[in-house]
Amino acid sequence: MTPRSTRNGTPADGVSRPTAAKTPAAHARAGERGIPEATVARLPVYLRALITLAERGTATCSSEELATAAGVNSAKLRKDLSYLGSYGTRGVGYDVEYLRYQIAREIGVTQDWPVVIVGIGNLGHALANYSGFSSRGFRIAALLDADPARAGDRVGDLLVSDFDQVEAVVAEHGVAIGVIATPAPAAQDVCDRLVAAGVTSILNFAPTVLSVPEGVDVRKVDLSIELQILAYHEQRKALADGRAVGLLDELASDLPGVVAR
Amino acid sequence: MTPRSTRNGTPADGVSRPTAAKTPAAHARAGERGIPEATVARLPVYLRALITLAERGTATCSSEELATAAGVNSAKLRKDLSYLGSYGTRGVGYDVEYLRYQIAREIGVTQDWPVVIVGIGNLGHALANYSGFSSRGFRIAALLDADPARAGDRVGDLLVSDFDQVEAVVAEHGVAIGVIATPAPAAQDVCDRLVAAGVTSILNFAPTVLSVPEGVDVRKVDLSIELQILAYHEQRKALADGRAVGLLDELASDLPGVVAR
DNA sequence: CTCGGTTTGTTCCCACGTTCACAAACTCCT
DNA sequence: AGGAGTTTGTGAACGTGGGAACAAACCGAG
Repeated sequence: MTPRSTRNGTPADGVSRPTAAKTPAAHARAGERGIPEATVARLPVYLRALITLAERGTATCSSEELATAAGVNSAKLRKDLSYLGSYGTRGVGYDVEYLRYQIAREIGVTQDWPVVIVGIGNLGHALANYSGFSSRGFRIAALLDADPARAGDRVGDLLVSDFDQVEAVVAEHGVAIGVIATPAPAAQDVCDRLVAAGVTSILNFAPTVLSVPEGVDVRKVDLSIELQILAYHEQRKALADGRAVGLLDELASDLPGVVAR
Repeated sequence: MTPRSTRNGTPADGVSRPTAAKTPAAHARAGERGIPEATVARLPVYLRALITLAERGTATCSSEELATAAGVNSAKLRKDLSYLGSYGTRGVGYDVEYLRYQIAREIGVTQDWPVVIVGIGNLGHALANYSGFSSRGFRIAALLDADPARAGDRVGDLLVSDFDQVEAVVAEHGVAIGVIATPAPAAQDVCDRLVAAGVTSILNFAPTVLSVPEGVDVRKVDLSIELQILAYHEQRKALADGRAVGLLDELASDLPGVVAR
């Protein structure tokens, strides 16, 4: 096996982080201020809910209101926020604008993060045009594609450059986050190049398990996996509807010689 | 509030299911055969790894091999598979083709699921062209868009229909799964129409919390949230590098009157 | 048939995450 | 000023998930 660790594979929450801690060193470092992964994953949701509330002119809100806006339990919300500090006022609630800033600061989106997108096919186009990028603390530093035919294409107000520019772009803009939207076979090579160039966080849309060195974070977004999870539950619903049929199956599978429908 | 429950919001694993059970009824039903959510989320990953192995001509594989191919721990893999039954042979491993079928059956992708995609913008185009659809147990029954200007557009070998066709399409094809790729403001209305038409599973790409009635599953895919999670970790890495700076900040925040950089 | 080597299936234990429930703290009204 | 009503922050209980470790089962050689 290569020296890089193959710690990937979507441990239930879709993140490749080894549940916050793996090495003792990492554990100690995480303990410094440690916010649980599950909470980190919800902070952006709260942030969005707060922005919506702010746009509506709401100045203050209770944990209950914010929780329903974010689609979570109010107890969970309060516990999550308590990891950041005591930003609420008992008997009153939270100041929307203040909390919004505190969460944004904690996540790190008060500054702008330069991002490169690799693979400007259908999905790459969609990502490049996604307005949520610029409005939420991210700036597209470059669009890259290995296909020379695509180089020079205009997408939004950006030009597609050749993937060979990756080192130059990453160095020039100080890019730390890369988005991979290439076909699956190219993903690992692109990933290696990105990491070598200095990228330490990767969002992977290609349906492949990526191997990365220690210290590099990978998150995976996979349409087909999401659909399959839905299909599983859908199938169970269908079986539950025709309950007798389901029981028949179960029975049959216990009796050798009986063929399940 | 509407009568529909607002159980949404990405509980760490991105699924809106109330962690397998909420109502007592649902609990009892889940207990019938209960596969843990975390395991269900990994089955598609195993399935993909098995397909890759099969394409390479591998007839048999150990849990160790399959685990590394899927990017997980071998103990976890074995435990996951054990929920489905005993499909391996001790001292030998797993028959690739056999296990592949068993997992596909368990997930429910041995049959084809008809799917509708609503919102044929940049993202909708990308989804419609995604080859992983047809090859993995899903079939696009229709592309729908509320914008009359888009109706009649050709995407791949499908035509875009008006969203008003939703009831007809769902009824005709028996669609159970809907994909929402509209702008955020339209998402809830689209969702309501889909559910009313009979859709019971929704994959939501719009950056909004959807409210759905009991019994409808929602999974959310949100680019900007994924990026923000990466940004958080990236920020922590940066702080850890310049450790002295981090400590300075911490100190400053404890001393009133000292302005943090 | 027996024995050594291999690999699965499972048990046990620990850590993490969620939820409940309640004390502490704040506002407002009298 | 005091008390009633709210709402936060948190401690404790509970459930779920992950990983190590091991017994059971299988294969092949002798």
